[in-house]
Amino acid sequence: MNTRHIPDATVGRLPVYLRVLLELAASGNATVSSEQLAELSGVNAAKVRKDLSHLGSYGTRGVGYDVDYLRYEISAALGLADDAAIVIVGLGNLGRALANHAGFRERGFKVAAVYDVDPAKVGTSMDGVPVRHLDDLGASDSPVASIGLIAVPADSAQEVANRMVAAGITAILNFAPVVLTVPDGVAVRKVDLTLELQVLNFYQQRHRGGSPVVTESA
Amino acid sequence: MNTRHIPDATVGRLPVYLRVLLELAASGNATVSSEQLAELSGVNAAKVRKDLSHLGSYGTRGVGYDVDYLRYEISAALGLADDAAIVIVGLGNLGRALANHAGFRERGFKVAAVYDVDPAKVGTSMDGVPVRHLDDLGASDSPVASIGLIAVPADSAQEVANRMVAAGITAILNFAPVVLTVPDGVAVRKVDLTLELQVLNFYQQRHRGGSPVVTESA
DNA sequence: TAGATTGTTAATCGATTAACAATC
DNA sequence: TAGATTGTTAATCGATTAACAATC
Repeated sequence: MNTRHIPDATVGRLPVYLRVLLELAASGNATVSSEQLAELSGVNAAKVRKDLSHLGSYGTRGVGYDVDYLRYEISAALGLADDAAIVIVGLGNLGRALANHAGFRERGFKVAAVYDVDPAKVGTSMDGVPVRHLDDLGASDSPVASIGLIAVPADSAQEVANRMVAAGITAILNFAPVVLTVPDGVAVRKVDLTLELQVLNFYQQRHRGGSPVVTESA
Repeated sequence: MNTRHIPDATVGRLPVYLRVLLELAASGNATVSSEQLAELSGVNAAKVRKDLSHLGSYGTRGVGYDVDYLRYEISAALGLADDAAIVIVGLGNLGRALANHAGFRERGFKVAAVYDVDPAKVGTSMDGVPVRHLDDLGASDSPVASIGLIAVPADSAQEVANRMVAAGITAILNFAPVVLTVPDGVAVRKVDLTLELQVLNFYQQRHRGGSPVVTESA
């Protein structure tokens, strides 16, 4: 039973299950057991069953889960019904890569607009989407989107976030290495590439048998 | 007391503290309280103190933490002593952005080599680093690195991971939307851009007062 | 000393997982 | 029916946080 509250940890895994289910469907599998889904998703089978139970999604005992039905359920839970529009601010190396990222469109996300402040970039187009000036974000003739990607330098990220919020964006994916402050009701996630490398560096040195460095006093 | 085991959650926050401390140092702050560090890092003050206690790093009661000393301690704990070398495989939109990412070098990570299989790319250079053929990964005249970044399509990511492991790489940052299998002792982290958007989409719809979609049976 | 702030305790909370009754 | 596999329970584990004694 359930459906009320979906734990954060579960929400973070649903997209993984969804991707695996798409692959299973593509290769002609009609049903999948929690054991198989777990193996393909890199998690524990009990965790898969627990996660899915939060959706109120039930499989069939002795059989498993219907691949297509589960796909539908997870998509619905994530709210992936229609194409969600995203906007990207900042067209440096990373912003350009994001604007041209094929994976977004393939999974139902559409780049509705891209913004920068560089006069040399404004007026050109990225993958068919015209580059607008940041000042146009939220302008009446500007595309409406619910998700904004911040790919500007750290020192202007908060200002961009403020403008996004003012423009009605309620979810932000921040690539700038800075902590953003936003009003309640605005969801923020971050992708911090340097942080990832630093964390990897930690686990890597550990596995090498090296001690965690800082020596203890006592 | 401590230093033995550093919890995963703490490891993930140390880079954030480090970044904030660098900013504090740059703006001339000699000491910082857990309250200030927490505020700037977007976390709870008790969590900051608990995290730092795992390093065996002690501040001064009534005063706070010495900014420079804490920077040193966190860097040491993360093993960020000398420049760590990274290699990047895959020079599509994302791979090129990573190869040119200024943030890596600024934080002590050096792009030692980049690889692709496209003959049109092999032999050119990215930001001063020559583009090699993937077959050269692990070759005797190839730069040695401990961290590898995978920026190839999903269907070749596992093969690239295998080659990285064979070449002695012990930490992998995977940008391909696929679950990698690697031997024990190899650390893997992933950056899944589409997953981030899907998770944001979930929290965004929730905050709009919309119900979590899938209706309950009972 | 008085004020400030740490390091640690202990309570709480959320996530994970093995185990198994339910049931297809 | 026998075999398979779910959904759920309950135990365990790890992370968070408030509270406060220790102490600068």
